Amino acid sequence: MTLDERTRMLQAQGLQDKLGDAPHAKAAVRLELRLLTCTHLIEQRLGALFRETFETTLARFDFLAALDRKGELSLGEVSRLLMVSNGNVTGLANRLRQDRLIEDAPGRGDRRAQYVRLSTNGARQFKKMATAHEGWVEAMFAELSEEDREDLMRLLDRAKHSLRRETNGEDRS
Amino acid sequence: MTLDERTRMLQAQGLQDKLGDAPHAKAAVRLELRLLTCTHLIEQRLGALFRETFETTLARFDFLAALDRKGELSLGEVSRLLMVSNGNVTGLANRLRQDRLIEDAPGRGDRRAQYVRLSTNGARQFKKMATAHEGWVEAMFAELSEEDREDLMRLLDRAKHSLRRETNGEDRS
DNA sequence: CCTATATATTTTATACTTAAAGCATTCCGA
DNA sequence: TCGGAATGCTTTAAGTATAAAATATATAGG
Repeated sequence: MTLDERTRMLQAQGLQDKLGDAPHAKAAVRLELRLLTCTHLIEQRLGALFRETFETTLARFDFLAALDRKGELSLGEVSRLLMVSNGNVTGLANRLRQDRLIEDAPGRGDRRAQYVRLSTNGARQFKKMATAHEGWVEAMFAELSEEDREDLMRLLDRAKHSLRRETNGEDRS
Repeated sequence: MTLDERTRMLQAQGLQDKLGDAPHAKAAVRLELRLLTCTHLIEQRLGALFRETFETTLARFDFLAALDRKGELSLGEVSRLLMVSNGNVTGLANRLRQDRLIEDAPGRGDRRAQYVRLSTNGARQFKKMATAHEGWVEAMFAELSEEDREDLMRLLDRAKHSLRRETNGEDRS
């Protein structure tokens, strides 16, 4: 059973997700659970679509998107942009290199650094994926009005700042 | 370097996350990226706190929370509540059983099903974790006013319904 | 009763992710 | 210039997650 089917069942049965009946939880916790559930739904859906359509994953797409936007990056820069560990980036880069979607961008002085960029084919593949991705995401948020989207964006921005402050300690430089 | 340190650096350098400068992306995509970034920050922060404080993980906490709320569940029910695959649940259950945090709840007829519940120790441990978790999450959303939280909750609710509809196809029963 | 089908879980193979330890290179201060 | 600290990356071990196939049990129809 795939997760799409699983979600279908969930609704069919009238079962709730983990947030479903947590009416006694504090407001912040309910907010957290709701946020995680939404992200979970998005990631599972996009993951399935990327797999079925392009035989790839969200992690790979994010890596390629970073290169598409920035042109050429060291693995450390990718790690910081995607906010994932350096070891993770090493593995992803190896697999993407294997698939000839990225290639080495030879030396810029620092011999420790590992610079990579999209290959010609990688850029072509990415463009297709990005177009599809945009359509998929648009469909997912189809029920939200323009105003809802703006409000949600603004509130998530506030949430992000709150989260970053807490995450980074109190050094509000 | 841990991810907390990584995030610190990101801010120190003035680098943006993957959303940072995607001003040309469509509204829905920017919304998606913002949502994923927020969840990412929450999960990494909570993950670090759970690891440092209780030597455990968010996935285990979620599993225990489901049992705490429902009392006794089959693995399939856990799988549906947490919206993760059944194979994943099998592995988590094995590890939690190994640590004596959950125990088998012997047969209720169906010999295919694997019912589990919190052990006495598991319930005790969970209570401690839940208390800490609540405080951590509260701190993370500290900057949001009561009104912001309500607005965000309402909008996420709308988003969730939009996502579910899209995910489940058009069967609006 | 028997058989086909559905359900519940486990197994397998693979990918993603992390923390921590290790290696190589660069940088910086004495 | 020399030596230690910082930086960039890779490796390692473990956990998390999935899809798909396999196994075991239950259920329903004939």
